[in-house]
Amino acid sequence: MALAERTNNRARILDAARRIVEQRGTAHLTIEAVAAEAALSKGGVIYHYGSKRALLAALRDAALEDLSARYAEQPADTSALAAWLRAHRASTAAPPALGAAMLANAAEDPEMLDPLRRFVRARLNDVVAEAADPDLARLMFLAVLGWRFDEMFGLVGFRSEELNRLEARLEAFAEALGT
Amino acid sequence: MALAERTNNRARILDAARRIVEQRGTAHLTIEAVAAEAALSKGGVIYHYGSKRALLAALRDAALEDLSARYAEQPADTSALAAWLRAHRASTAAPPALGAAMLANAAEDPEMLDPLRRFVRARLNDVVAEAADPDLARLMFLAVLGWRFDEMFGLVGFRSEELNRLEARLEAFAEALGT
DNA sequence: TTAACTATACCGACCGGTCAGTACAGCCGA
DNA sequence: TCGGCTGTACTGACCGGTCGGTATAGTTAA
Repeated sequence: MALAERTNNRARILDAARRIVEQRGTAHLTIEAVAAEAALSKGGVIYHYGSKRALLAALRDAALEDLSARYAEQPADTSALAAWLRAHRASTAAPPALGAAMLANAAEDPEMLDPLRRFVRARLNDVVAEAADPDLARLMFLAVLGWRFDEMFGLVGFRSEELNRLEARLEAFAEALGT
Repeated sequence: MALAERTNNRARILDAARRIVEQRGTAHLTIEAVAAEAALSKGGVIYHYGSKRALLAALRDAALEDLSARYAEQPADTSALAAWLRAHRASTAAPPALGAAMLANAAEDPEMLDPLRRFVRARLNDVVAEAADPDLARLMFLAVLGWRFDEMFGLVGFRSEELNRLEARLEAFAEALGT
């Protein structure tokens, strides 16, 4: 295997895990299945992550760090609600997928979602703190969450032009909600 | 075991499965674990449901039928959005829990969520069809979904008085959205 | 040469499912 | 009314197979 491929194997393993969760469900997320999907051996997966639990945590942390980074990179004058929305928009469908990570971690041990809980609660606090109408802000925060979760389970499956309109609407609310 | 207890064992098995998913995660939802939680043997669980897959489907169908029934029992003059909201409110935290059923079915096979997808899409159609402002209606529909999902993962964990205010706000939107 | 990997073989635990058998309530013909 | 029969609701031992994890030998780029 060429160097360029080999040195990216850690990321490729995480991406393979994501695909298995999305296509087959967390019950089929086994170390051997991940190894096959990432085109390497079981030993290679264990070498990189040590255990299945550590692999799950890494999947979660990669997704959370991605979302967190996209949130942080919004311009300083962006409202918290707009930043929350744009961070999700930017990280959706781009690996590492938050949905697969949540499903896999919740399946193994519900407590493994704690880091995510802290992040979500902190962001809700941001949004509520700056809003002239806190309850409306909570509602819009929930709408963003609902969109993200809906995508995670493929429930409604909005078309992209619908999502664009919903996004514009949420941006308008974010604008109007500022103190 | 008395007759009254014995004849309810089918429901008790479903409730035991729900508790395991919520407390330990779907990875620990095994037939033996369900049997222990429901205080009977592995053979007893298989006797009632035939296979693990059938048990998962039964868990899903019970939750979906509960939600569907609560939606249908709303007065005829209720708006679709209000009915959607109230159906979720009424079925939340009451067994059979939709969240545990979704997690367990998605873990085993993502396609097992199809009946739920059909239901959600039908309800969204109802809501959009009767709304003067379809995009705002979609947003509120998503907010209800977001609240339900949030509860499923215990992310924000709103307090009941916050939920009451959010509910009132959603009811107001439902009122205003009517054609 | 050596550190960073990768592949293979294997172990013990656990899982889904099968199966023979048990318990018991209710029916039914003689 | 009583012996035999049937259906329902289990129990628990067991089997084949899979899983997470370990051990270790081999390979390769720098």
